[in-house]
Amino acid sequence: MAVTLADVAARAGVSAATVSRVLNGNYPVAGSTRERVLRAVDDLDYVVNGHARALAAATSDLVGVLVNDVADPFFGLIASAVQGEISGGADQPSGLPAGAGKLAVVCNTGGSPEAELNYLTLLERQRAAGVVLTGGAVEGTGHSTAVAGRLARLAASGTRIVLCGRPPVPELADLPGAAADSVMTVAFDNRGGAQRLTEHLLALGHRTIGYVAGPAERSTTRHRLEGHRAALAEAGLAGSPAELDRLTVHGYYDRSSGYDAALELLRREPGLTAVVAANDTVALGVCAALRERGLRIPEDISVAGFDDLPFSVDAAPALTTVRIPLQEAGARAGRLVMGRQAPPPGGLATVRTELMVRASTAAPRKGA
Amino acid sequence: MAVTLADVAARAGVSAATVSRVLNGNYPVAGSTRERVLRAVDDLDYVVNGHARALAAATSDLVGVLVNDVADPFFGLIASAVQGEISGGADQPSGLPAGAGKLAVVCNTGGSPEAELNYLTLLERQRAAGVVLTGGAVEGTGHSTAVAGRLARLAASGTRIVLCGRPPVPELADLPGAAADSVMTVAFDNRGGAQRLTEHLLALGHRTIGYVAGPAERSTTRHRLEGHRAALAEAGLAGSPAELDRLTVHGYYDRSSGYDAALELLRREPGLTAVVAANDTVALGVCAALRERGLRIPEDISVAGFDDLPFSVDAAPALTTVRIPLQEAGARAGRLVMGRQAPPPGGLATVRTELMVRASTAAPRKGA
DNA sequence: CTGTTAGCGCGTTCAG
DNA sequence: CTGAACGCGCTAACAG
Repeated sequence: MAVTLADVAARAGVSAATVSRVLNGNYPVAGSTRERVLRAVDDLDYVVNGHARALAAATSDLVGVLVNDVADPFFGLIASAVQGEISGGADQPSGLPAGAGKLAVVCNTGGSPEAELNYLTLLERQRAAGVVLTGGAVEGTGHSTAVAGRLARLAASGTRIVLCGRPPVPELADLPGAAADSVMTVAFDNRGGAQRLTEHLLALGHRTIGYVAGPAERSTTRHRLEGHRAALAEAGLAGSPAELDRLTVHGYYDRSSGYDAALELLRREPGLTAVVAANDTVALGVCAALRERGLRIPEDISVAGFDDLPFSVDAAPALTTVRIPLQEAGARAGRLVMGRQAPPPGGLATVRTELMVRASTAAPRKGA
Repeated sequence: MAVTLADVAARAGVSAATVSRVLNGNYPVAGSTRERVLRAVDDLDYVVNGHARALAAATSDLVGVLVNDVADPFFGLIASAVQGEISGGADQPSGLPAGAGKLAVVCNTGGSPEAELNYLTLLERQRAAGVVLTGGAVEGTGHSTAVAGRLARLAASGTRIVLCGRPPVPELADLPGAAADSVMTVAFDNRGGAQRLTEHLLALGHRTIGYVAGPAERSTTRHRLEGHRAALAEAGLAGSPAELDRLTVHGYYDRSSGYDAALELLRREPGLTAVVAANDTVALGVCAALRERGLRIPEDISVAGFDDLPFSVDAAPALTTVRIPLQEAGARAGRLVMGRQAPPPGGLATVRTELMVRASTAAPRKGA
């Protein structure tokens, strides 16, 4: 029912091959026939069948973007930047360019390893041109090997892979042939950022600092916690492992986890003078809980977040946090997955993080 | 290079058709052969070629989701909900169901009509199973007719269309045949919500209320402004058109527009006792500007937003706003676009909005 | 219940 | 520069 290449060819009085050639512009075609073909295309409102094209040419217009949840600003910002880079101008008023642009298939994994594998299969089905995996990896279980296997297969079949905000996968470093070059990583310096953040609190004079961590099995959680503890250790405040664990509560990367964790920390250690949260969203929950307990921020207790999400500057009080250039990272991931930018040395680029000191942290009270 | 149906068939000692049948489960196949086929599939790590399948069966696994920008929580929340509904369990740990799930192609239009049309063409290329258009429509130019035309074609070719947070398109109401049933709308009661919000301010005693509107050509902007003015009119405060316009400033739906607009309003009318913003993000900008001018919220001036985005409850002070159940709306749009829910009467459902009174609004100062 | 035969719509040889 | 023929990988009739 839909108009096909053949219909256009018939109307233009040429063969289907010729129509294909003018449409793809990769072959010499006489100006007059090109005119005729284009007019026929226009008359018939012809739109190529992407599936047929993909099948015949063994190419795909799709790029997968795996995120925990696009509704989370952290992932939304990355996904948006990736989409902007791969669209190749479809989002520009100037019109549709040759066809260099690709479509972003956004997949919410909810942080579930199984969902991640499911989506990778689905993307393999679609013979995706590339896949961007965002957010921390789930460590410890056999999951990482399973993912590595799937990614290796995708890479082998020509799909470009970019890990964004996730550590490199060692198993993928030595793939045969060109496949090794098609796996790239844009990592975040979570460890360094976390360390500088805690150093900032220590410099203010804090000595009893609670830590609200994310899920234990996430690489992001681990790196941030390591940075935090490295700062403590350098200040000679490491304490025993039991002591460290007493001031650490794990939860999810959401507001209510922060709320609950803050109350738990206060229960464990009423003398707390500062709380570092896994990220800004968690920090908001922490702030809410502390305020409800009658504590003023930062006069009675300091709070810090991570990521520097857009809302953090408007929180009450403005959140001290660690900025990750998420848009830049996402854009870079987008360019890499499109092959529009040379891969960084070793396939690994690490984006810097920046300490943002705002109003939610201050020196502890004299009495504390 | 990739393993194909034929390879599986060969290994299992059956014909390609049989393999296809067990994979799709739509045809009776003997238990023993099914076993053999499934083992061959497993041995060879076979993954169907979605393009070939789509071409042969004239179906598609893709659903387009057009948003202004996924990084904006308003759109992120909707997109997330849509994707959750259409995934059909791919995001569940239980594994991949038959193949009922579809992939979400997220397109950032940046609010540009041309980009919207470009993406609709791209989605037509992919023979998308459905398209969800979110956010307000751009009115006034020839754009709406152009979009209507494209949507009509998509609908005619079997693509289901859902407008989410956008008014129904009249031109699409009387399409021939089943096409009319495949265009549905999930509208937001922007007008009613805006009216109740302003009524709330009037009840508090405010009489000089500034309004920071979105871009003039957006349907969302228009509806919210209409609601606001309807409330003023009912209270006998309509004033002359010139007077209304003096207290209205248009900008984008972002923070910096709110910031600038607040300063402009203050310049035009220093006696302002309240400001209503186009949405929560804009409201944050308004708050920031007012605070910098030394005004306390709500003691010196009240501020209200719209949408009730997640961060609004944690803003300083917590924002009075109008809640739109974005997740619910997105989920509903997802179900409709999948055909998993019966279309509402007349193809139009309007989701209610709810006034959320929080700390950013209060009675004006006695002296004001 | 299973194999055989045709296409789905397009890109790409290979001749002309 | 253009047309004819073939095949991409799979599903859907049609027989058996």
